[in-house]
Amino acid sequence: MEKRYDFKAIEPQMQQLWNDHGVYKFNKAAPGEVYAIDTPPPTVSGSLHIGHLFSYVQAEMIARFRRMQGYNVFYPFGFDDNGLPTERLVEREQGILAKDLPRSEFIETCAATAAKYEDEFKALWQSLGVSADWELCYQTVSPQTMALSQKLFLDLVQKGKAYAKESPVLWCVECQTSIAQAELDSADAASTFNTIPFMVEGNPLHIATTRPELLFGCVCLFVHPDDARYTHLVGKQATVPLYGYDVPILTDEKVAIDKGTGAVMCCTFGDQTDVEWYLTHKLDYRRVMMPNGHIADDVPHIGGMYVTKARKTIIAMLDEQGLLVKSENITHAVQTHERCGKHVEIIPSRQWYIDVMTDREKFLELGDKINWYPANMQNRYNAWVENLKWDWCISRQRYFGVPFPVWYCADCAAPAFASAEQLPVNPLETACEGTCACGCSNFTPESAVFDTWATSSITPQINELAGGPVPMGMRPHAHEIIRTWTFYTIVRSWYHTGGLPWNDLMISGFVLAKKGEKISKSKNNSANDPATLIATHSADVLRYWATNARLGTDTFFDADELQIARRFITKLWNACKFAIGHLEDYAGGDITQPVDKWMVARVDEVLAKAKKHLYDYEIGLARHEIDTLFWHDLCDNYIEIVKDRLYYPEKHGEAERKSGQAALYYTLREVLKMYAIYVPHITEYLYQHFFKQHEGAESIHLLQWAQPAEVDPQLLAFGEQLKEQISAMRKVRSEQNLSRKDPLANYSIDAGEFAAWFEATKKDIAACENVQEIVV
RNA sequence: GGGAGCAUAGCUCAGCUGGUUAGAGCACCUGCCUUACAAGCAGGGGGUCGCAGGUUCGACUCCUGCUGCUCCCACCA
Repeated sequence: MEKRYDFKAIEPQMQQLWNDHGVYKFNKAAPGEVYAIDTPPPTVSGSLHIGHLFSYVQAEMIARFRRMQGYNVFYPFGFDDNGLPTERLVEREQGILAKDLPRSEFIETCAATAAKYEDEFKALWQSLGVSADWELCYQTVSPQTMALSQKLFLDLVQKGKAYAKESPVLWCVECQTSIAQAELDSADAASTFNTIPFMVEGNPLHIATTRPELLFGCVCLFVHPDDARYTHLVGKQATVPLYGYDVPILTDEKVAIDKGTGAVMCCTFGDQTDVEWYLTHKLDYRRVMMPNGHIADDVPHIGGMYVTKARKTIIAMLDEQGLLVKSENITHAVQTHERCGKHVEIIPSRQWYIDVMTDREKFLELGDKINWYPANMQNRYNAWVENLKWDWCISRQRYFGVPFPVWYCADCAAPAFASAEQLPVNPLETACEGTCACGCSNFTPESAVFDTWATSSITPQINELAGGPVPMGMRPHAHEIIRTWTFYTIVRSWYHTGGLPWNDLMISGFVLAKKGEKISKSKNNSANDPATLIATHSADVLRYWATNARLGTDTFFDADELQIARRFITKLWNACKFAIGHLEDYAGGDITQPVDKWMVARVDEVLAKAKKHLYDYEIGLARHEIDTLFWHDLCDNYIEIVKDRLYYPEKHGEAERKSGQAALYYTLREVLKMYAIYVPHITEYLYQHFFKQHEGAESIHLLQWAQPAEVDPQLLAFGEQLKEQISAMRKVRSEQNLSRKDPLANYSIDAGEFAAWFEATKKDIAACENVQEIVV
């Protein structure tokens, strides 16, 4: 074997070997229970970062683990290429805006960009040694996925779970589309809290607002029914300042008495509460805000202005006319769109929704039936479901997505749906086939596309097309998309199948750059981008690093920590180099020596412990067990003890040497198999180099872990005592500053109950520690 | 405002259902070129386990309160 392990040459070779032999190919007919993983299809919204690597690698190791326990693993990959994330990327990269281009041209650009990134992503995952079956790869924008997505949408329509309505909806003025509650972020924004007077029967009634530009949208004032200050005003009319029209003064329990002046104006629409009041009090709609963030042209004083300019203008006017009683600088949280970071408005429009409010109790119940790893992540799901306010708006006034298979009757506006045979269909390109119930055969196509989550929420069904089982075994992802991907998928699964989408959820943490800062794609610095890290440090090193953190907990990335992983790879290489050198003539044989039996017992103990952790998705805890076995028991102690016996059979005996070989072979083979899930390249190379001739299988990854034998606790106790004795001898040497070459004088071991075993081992120990004579 | 998680050596963390002198890696100190590995090995120093109570024969571990940090959700006139 070479002195050093050359990962740059070997990692691609091993990947090629897996590919050539179809090592990870899924065969439905193969033996073993099917274990299916619902891989998160990454959105095409920029380059991948270390956080993706961290999260995906952990799930990937579970695939490898299950495979090596005899499961028939269905491990697909996908790309969520449709939707706003890709559109934003294209707009950003090319300096264009979708609305300025012909629809088809923009879609083509998106498709080309998605394809480019998908190749890049796929190359990255392959260079990491991801053991997916790439023939099971899907795209959410492909014709097959589109057809399925449309089909399932029609299923929801039929079941009464998808519907269209004209209603106030969350609206991003930047992306100019409706959005869903799940896509909201919040950000602190500087603002002013302005107190302005409404006149009631000649007396001023002060209200405070941060949105004075919406004054023209004011439809009423509210006070709390128990607020004694205002009881005498309830039911009277108040005059809107600057605009001079009257609105009623009403009461509502939701008014906070201690906020502002305790009286509040209700506009269409300043916030969520306005919407609730609009609905419960059946208020008028007065249009102020347009979909592009500008004020409607017919609004006096500020018509046509962008919202921020309009606000300044109105405040200045109020001030000039002595109507600004107080203006206080404040910082408050505002709702923003997660994709662009711009503030979100509420604007009425006709949109499609999926009913998520009716069955909330059911969704909580379903959450209880899923195994959450770690368990506390279910809290986030519950909090989200309990706090839902809107049905899920799934229509987006965008371009690169799955079209609604819907037209509207030109006469009566009733929707007409595509037939199953037509799918996938783009109503903008294909005419509606039928006639409307009203007799009309003129139709207008729906131009909106699905929310990207409306398609990615059916990944179990997409995978089913490729032969996957439903429910799937496990879904892995990081904790920030519980409210979207997890929730939506549970909803869809319940509606379409009446069951769960998967049995287990494996939730990983984030990789943070420093305290509290999430690594974002835009801040990706080149030294820490995954491709560079792999090229510099190797896939195995990064994979090993990625298993440091506990499942679900966030971790910090520090390139210095990769050194630990690199050290491990070197150690594994050197240990195998030594062992293989002494196993060239290995031909089986009995394990007779007590210390050899101890080593094997330790391996069996760790096999059992590691399995238990890995079935609980605790990859890091499992690795910790294996590390202790490999580094401390095998390298630091066992190899040193058995070394002399392997070198000098004439001194220790041929059978004794064979016993050592057999224990070493078993230990190393099982250690390599355990590490194979973490560092698949170097373990494969070592397998190919030596073990394959004995084991036969084309790849180490086609082997199964040994079934551990019942471990004799006496053997383990003996091993512990043996290590203590050796440590004591080493301490003596160290304290006397002795070289290895200087022999220690006679050493006496108080062996207690293990006298016979120590007696049988004392020659090994003497050679190992260079002691002249050991007395048991 | 509600909820969750975290707080252990200078740094990054492990210590699960309470039980002998609290562990690992990095860093630090000392020694060792030992026929796998100096990118290594051996030995060592270093912690009142965030604070205050409580339960217990016994608490890093369980309970209560507090402090600090992180996250989720809500508020956001």
